Amino acid sequence: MPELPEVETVCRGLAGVLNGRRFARVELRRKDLRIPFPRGLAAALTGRRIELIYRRAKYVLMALDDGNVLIIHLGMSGHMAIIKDDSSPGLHDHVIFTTDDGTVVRFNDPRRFGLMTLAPASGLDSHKLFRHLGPDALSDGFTPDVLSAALKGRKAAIKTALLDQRLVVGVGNIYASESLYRAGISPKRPAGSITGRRAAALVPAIKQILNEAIAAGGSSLRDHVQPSGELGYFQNAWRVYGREGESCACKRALIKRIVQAARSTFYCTRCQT
DNA sequence: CCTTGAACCTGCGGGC
DNA sequence: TGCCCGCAGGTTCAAG
Repeated sequence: MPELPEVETVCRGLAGVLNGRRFARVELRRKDLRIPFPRGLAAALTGRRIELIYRRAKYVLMALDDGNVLIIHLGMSGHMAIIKDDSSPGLHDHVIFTTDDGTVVRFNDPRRFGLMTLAPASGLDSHKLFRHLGPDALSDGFTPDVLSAALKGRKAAIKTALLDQRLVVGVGNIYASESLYRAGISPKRPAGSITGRRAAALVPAIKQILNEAIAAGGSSLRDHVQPSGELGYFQNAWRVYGREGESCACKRALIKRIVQAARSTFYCTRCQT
């Protein structure tokens, strides 16, 4: 589920109900996700006021009134649900937040590749989880020059390189394929060859794709945060991802699926060179 | 430093 | 119906 647009959507959805509220109760229903919860996490959060909810890379961050930041990653299968009925928690509802106005939010993650931890807001950029990260794909700091400089000398395929969060942050497996399609670049092209006009095409393609997905997510946000909420709102906009064997819009080739670095890549052999 | 492959974990759909 | 396999939006770590 969660690539950058989905995480951004989750942040905006949570901000609507949690900003300015206090955690009245935090229930950890197991002791870990991908990594252990820090000792005393529930107690540390209880009573704290949420000052700001924002995104860094694919992390949801909640700045608290004691100078700490709650760091949440949704992994592959995580999602946040704002509970509006009296349903019981399910098997994979691992953390349940209740605020001072009675709002209940559940963190659900079947595969448990997500994580939740706490760190001081000061120096967050040098935190182990963040210090290696490159520029956010949507930031002004992500430019064609910056991208080609980061890719210089790299022989790995551009599709694989785009998933390396040290080079650029926020491009996941779906939008890597979609961005390369929009930019007309073969996913197999050596990363170091993305310079000049190719870099000039790829950077705006990435930004456009991500912004369009955020816009689509924003419009279906209420559905997304329902208990039964499943995503998929941007799937109709995918031009190549998940479309192996279908005709490309160019009508001159079928969309092909290959495996790169153990991840699926989809592309058009005609449109992308 | 770069690159690749495996690992973490559960669920689902397809083929037999 | 049931079983086995491959596959899934991310990240990290070890090894070459």
